[in-house]
Amino acid sequence: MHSPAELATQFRSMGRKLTPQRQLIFSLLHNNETHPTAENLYGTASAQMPGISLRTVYQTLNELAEMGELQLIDLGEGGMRFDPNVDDHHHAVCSACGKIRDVHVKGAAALKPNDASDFMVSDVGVVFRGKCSDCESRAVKRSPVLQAKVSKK
Amino acid sequence: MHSPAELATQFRSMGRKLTPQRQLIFSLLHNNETHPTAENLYGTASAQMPGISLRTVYQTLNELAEMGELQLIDLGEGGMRFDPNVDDHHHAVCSACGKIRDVHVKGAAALKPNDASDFMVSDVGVVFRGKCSDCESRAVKRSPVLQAKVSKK
DNA sequence: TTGTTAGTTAGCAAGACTTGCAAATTAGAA
DNA sequence: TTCTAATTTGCAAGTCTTGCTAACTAACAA
Repeated sequence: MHSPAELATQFRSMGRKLTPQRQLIFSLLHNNETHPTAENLYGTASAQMPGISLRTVYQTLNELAEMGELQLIDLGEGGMRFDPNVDDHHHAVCSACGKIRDVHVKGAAALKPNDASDFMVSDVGVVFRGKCSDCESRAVKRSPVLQAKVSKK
Repeated sequence: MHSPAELATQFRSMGRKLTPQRQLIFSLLHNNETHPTAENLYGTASAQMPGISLRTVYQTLNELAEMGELQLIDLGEGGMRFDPNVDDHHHAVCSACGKIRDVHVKGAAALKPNDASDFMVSDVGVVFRGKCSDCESRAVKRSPVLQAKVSKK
């Protein structure tokens, strides 16, 4: 994603207005690697600007996505995630804490369907599921009973 | 997924009952490569058994998934897909018609995050997006105007 | 500074998908 | 045939996201 200042220029040059709500959302997304949901952003936005509406957060996120400034990620956890990193990258999801992490994968672009030579691939996405180091180290320190509690969805 | 007959035995041995609804759903899923949604299955099931409820379809699908007989796929198109193929495989999604196809990917299991050596990978999923051969050949035959219509979501 | 206006926002309703709940029904065993 | 626990239904409700519209305001011109 471009910087808030660049986005400001970009929005205006498209005939869009630079509202305080948009500026706030730009800044919250800048360098944000948490892969927030709309609700997450709404939460932090509300703290800084009481009264901002969830509707506006969704709207701005969709605009940014249309402009190619955000990548939309749906990992099937009931809720879209927004990723300001639009580089060619993939994701690692911790099954314990749910955190998502951007990862690069050597050779991913070269993958192709083994048995579907007639399929014209335009994009490849890789998702790793497993445990992040935090949850892994936590797991070995805890009793099996507690582990069960944690991993219960 | 096991055959309907095997599932019948399996269900009974777990103290579960073999209802006509379940038998129908087993048969609809057997060798089904269409990656149907619950609604899809409900549609075809209703044709053969008017009165069956969508709730029952969901229930049975969830039971089969818990038993490891189905793979749940969420490709972010608003609705879970159910795949009776539980082999180690991946998916190719046509961005024009939405069809999903099972594909095998050589080297997928060996992939690992380049820059997250501390992440314990337990599963890797690959999704190809692009055009299936049907949509590809259709695209070259049609005018740009019609193409736009088709690709419009 | 003020006026004008097209673009925005907020709030609520509604739509899509899935699950919780309780009453009525039924498969399977005695 | 009878009994009972499992199942099915139908509906309500929950989650996430978008449609709609009145009120508001950023941006521009005079």
